[in-house]
Amino acid sequence: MAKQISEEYFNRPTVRVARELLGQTLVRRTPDGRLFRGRIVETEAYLGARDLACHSAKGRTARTEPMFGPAGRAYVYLIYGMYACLNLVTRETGVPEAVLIRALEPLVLDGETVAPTRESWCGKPLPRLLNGPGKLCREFSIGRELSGLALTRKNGLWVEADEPVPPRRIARAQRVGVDYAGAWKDKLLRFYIKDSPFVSKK
DNA sequence: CAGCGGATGTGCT
DNA sequence: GCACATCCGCTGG
Repeated sequence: MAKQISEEYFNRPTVRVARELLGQTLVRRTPDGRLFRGRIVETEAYLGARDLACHSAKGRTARTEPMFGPAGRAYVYLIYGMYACLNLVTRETGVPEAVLIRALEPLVLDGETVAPTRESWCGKPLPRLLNGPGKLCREFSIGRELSGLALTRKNGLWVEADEPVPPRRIARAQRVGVDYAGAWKDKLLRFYIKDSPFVSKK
C-alpha cells in the first residue's frame, strides 16, 4: 500500500513542496467509485500575499479562504467561467501559499490501467490528455466542491508518495499566464520533469 | 501548424 | 465593465 502524503509534508516552504511533488501520484476517487491516478509532472508555486500572481495577494475572500487554512488541503477555483484548477495548500494557517498542479502523466483512469505503451484513452492521445490544469481537473472530475477539503483518501482526493525525481531531471521556468503580475511574472516558479512528454509547455 | 475568439463564474473597480 | 493561474474549435496557410 502506497504511503499517503500528510499535512506535515505540505507544511514546508512552497518552492520545495512544488519541486518534490514531481514524480508523486495524485489519486482521485469519485463519489460514484471511479478511480483516477496520475503522476505529477508539472507544478507551479504561488507564494502568498507578496506574490502578485497569487490569488491570496488580492485579499481574503470566500473563494480563496482555503489557502489561508492549514497545509494539505485542496484549493480549487474556477477560471474563465468554465474550468477548475487544482492547488494543494502549503504552509501553516495564516500563510496563504499553494502549489498549482499543471500536468499529470496518466497511470490509471476509471479503474483501467494505462500501460506506457498505450497511445490513447477514449480516443485521446495520452500525452495530451492531462497536460493542463483545466484539463486534468475535467478528466479527474475535480470541481469546486472539493475546495477546502483535506487531501485524504476519505475525501476522495489525495497524494501518494512515489520515487523522487532527481534535481538534474527537473526544469525551472516562468509561470504560465501571469503577465499582469509585475516582477513576479518572470520568477522561475514553474517546475517540470525535463524529458516528460506529458507536460503542458516546454 | 499558428492565430483568433467564444464560453462565462468570481471578484475587483 | 473588465480581467482572469484555460481550453477547444475554427480559420487560413
